[in-house]
Amino acid sequence: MTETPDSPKQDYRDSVFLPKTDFPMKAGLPQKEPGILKRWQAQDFYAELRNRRRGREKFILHDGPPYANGDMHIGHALNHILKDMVVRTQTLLGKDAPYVPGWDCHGLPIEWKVEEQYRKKKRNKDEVPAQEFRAECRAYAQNWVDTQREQLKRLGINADWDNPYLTMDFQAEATIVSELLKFAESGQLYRGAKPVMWSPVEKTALAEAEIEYEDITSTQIDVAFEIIESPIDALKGAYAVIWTTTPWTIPVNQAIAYGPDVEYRICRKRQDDGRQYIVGLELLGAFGARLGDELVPLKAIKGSDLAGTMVRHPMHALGGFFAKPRPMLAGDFVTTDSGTGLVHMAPDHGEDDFDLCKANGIEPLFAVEGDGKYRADWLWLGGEGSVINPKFNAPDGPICAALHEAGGLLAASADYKHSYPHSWRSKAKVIYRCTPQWFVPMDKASADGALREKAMTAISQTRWVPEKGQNRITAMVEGRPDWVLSRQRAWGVPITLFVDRKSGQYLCDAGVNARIIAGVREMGVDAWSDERAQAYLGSDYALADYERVTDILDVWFDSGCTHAFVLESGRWPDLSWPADLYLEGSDQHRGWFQSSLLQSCGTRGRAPYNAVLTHGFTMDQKGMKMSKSLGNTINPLDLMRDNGADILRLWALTVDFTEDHRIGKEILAGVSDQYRKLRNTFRYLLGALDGFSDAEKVAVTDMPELERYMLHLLADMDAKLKTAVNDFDFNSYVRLLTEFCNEDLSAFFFDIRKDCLYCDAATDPKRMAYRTVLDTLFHALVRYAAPVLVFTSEEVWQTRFPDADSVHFSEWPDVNAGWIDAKLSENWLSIRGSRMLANEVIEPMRRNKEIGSSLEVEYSYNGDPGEVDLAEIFIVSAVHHGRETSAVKTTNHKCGRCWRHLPQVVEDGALCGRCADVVGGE
RNA sequence: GGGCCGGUAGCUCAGGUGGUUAGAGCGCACGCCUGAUAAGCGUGAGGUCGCAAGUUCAACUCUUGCUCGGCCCA
Repeated sequence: MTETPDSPKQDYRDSVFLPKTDFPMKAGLPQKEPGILKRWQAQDFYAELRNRRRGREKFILHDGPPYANGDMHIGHALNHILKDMVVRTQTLLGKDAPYVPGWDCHGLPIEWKVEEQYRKKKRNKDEVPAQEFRAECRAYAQNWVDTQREQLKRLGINADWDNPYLTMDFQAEATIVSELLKFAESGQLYRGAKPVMWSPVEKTALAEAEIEYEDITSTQIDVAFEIIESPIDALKGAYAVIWTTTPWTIPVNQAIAYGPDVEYRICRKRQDDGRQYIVGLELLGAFGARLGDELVPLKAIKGSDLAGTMVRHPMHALGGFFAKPRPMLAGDFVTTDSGTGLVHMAPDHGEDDFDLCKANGIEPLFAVEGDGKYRADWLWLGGEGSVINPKFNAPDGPICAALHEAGGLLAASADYKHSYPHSWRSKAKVIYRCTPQWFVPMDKASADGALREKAMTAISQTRWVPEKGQNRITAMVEGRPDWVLSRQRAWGVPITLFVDRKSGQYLCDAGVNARIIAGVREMGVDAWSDERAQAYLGSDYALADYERVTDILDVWFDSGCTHAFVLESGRWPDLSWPADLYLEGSDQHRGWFQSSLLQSCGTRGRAPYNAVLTHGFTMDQKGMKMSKSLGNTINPLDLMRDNGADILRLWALTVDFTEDHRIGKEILAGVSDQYRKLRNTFRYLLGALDGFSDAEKVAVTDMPELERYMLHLLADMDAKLKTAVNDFDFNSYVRLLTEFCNEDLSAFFFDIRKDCLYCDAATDPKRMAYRTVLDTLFHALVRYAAPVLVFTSEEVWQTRFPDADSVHFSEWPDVNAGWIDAKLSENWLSIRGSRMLANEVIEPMRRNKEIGSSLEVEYSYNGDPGEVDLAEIFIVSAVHHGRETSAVKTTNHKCGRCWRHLPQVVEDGALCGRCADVVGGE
């Protein structure tokens, strides 16, 4: 703007009411958030909120316990942000929504870490008393609980942090024991067997994660089993040939599996030895190569025709177990990739073997002991050597030698290279070995139905969000095997059963059980010891008659019981059973959702939750899984340090968390932009509302149409936000908010009313109406935003009301559904359409430098003049109706104060009537 | 290998029961404003709706196959 020296233009800036606020544009969240957090903690915010919501309708979100091992990662952050959003939105709706956080503290990974510490100190775990070892596990878990708790607090999660639940609390351990005994008392426990990964060196079962695969060279052998009975006459006297790389399993062979769809051939060697063999057609060549001969096919046999065929073990001459005929059984797992197309079955040492045999009534033998040696009394090879010993399995070893002598060994060579499981720790080979385990039966009939049926019913009665979660858990529960409860470990809740040495039945005595539970309540899992066993049995039973079970419980049983010791126990009086909601990642369909469901259905006949909300997993920017080895992990702790927790929260609530979603630099940059826009909306509101008080408020009926239209939009959004809250659709929630701020407020309402706010008299009814609506918007928006931007909303609130309570005590804003006005809305929709058109028409003028501000334009269009002043709405000098749509530069002079070009302004820089009044009136 | 799920503009997301030129916000480009100013306003350019067949008068929307990615299993 050029000013001529002879007529210096007056600067009216000081007479204009500019927004005024201390609220900074730049957030500085990393610096600011910890201070806000401290204030909440100082006033014991969580407890105070409970006070204020006492007696209100409850909403119980039950926290699924993260494992107390390691720092918070992005998955924890997402999960807890969503939980916090649920709790805060429900609280905003006026409900009492307590949130008790918890941790899962028992289990293998913690045992490992403690063992690792031992190794560093050169201590041998086996020499440490169990009690001391568990104490260290306990301390280790507690340390991570404390660490994670601080990290989650930093995220702004509002929870009962001083009173979390831990699965290792004595109370919790006692409840878990008590819940287990409920299964025992109702006959829902049995001792069965199952092949597990077993390390003969460490004499222990191993979990999948303790296994690593190494390439090794094994002995491969072909063994002939003579067919003694078959519906196919040609087969009688022929030999079924099996191939294996574990010769040591031959002594416990109990069957042979065939593929029902596999093509077989009866054949003989080119150099006829008088024998006929049956093998898979596709494997004739490979088999022949091992025999060092060519095979001549004689007759085709279809796999399924082998049903009913019986063979005998090469060592049948030993009598007893070895003399028993072995059936040939159909197995879907049989392939023609390798071997002979016939698979030898040792139910003790393979999963397929075990399952197929079990289905055919063949039980495991338990012939191999924990050290990997055959039982001393085993007829063949008893006590001879560990089954993982290469010499034991060698072509010239005892097994092959015996088989050879018996005429059963067709080929043997120590040259088969393959990948084989080893113990991660000892690097020794592991085996599958059947061991006794405790199970919960899924299909055992009981008064109120089998567990599986009850669980299926409970699933159908639960609300699954998103709905596809129901499919997933239904399929899993439908197909799952019995629940294996036992683990051969140290750090966990014991399976507190006494088994009668004579009958094999577990003791079921209410008095004994009560004493056990009391013992655990008093001293935790250490209470289950030999020393105290007789005390539990009391005077009615003699310890000598009973075996004290020393297995511990699957940690999934622990977590499956959290509903009992958290919701039901009364230790957290604000909580109640069942929960309204469980909220975890979709992997928990197999985990916690299911363990809780089964536990609760088995003891209470229904699910411990009414609804289940699941989220997907967080991928990197490209949609790939995050992993340390790829180096694409995003650390939430770094993000909070660099960008602030509110940015992380906003990210979690803008992505579609029900599916897998992404995080990365570009995405976070977008989130930051979105944050800035929201922040500036608040900044504008704060500035524009400077000095506003109730005295300025105007009744809605007295407001201009535009103000009433804005209230309509607010009420409309309010209803949509409520729906989003009830659907846990936080993505829509945030989108509604940001689009409202961008489109309806910043680009429309605020822009149009800028003139009014800056230049109208403070007492002008229009300006008062505008500020009344801004006040309403402020109170609504700060509450809507509060569950999302927990820190920023507080900062906004404190800026306007420095002496007020936290914004987070607030309830859902008082938005009147009566503000909805369909007719008004329709009219303004059309006005906004015209406004967009006007902008399009004006734009070329601006581009041609014909004009700068749209205020220099006189706009004409062929619409009917309504009651609304369109010049104001379009932010132009004037709007003329009833002509062609066009825009011209105005000849009016520019008011020196409000910058509008109006006929009444005598020269550029002079005042318009309104401004003259305002300035004169001061 | 099996079960379940997903792939729409650079980014984040909308797109009942198949039906005119596929939408929004952000970002980007360009222009304006300089009294929300590391802010505000406007205009515009961006998509063969993962790929390929099929059903249909008509498919982003239905079917099949493939591919990429994910969770859970084996």
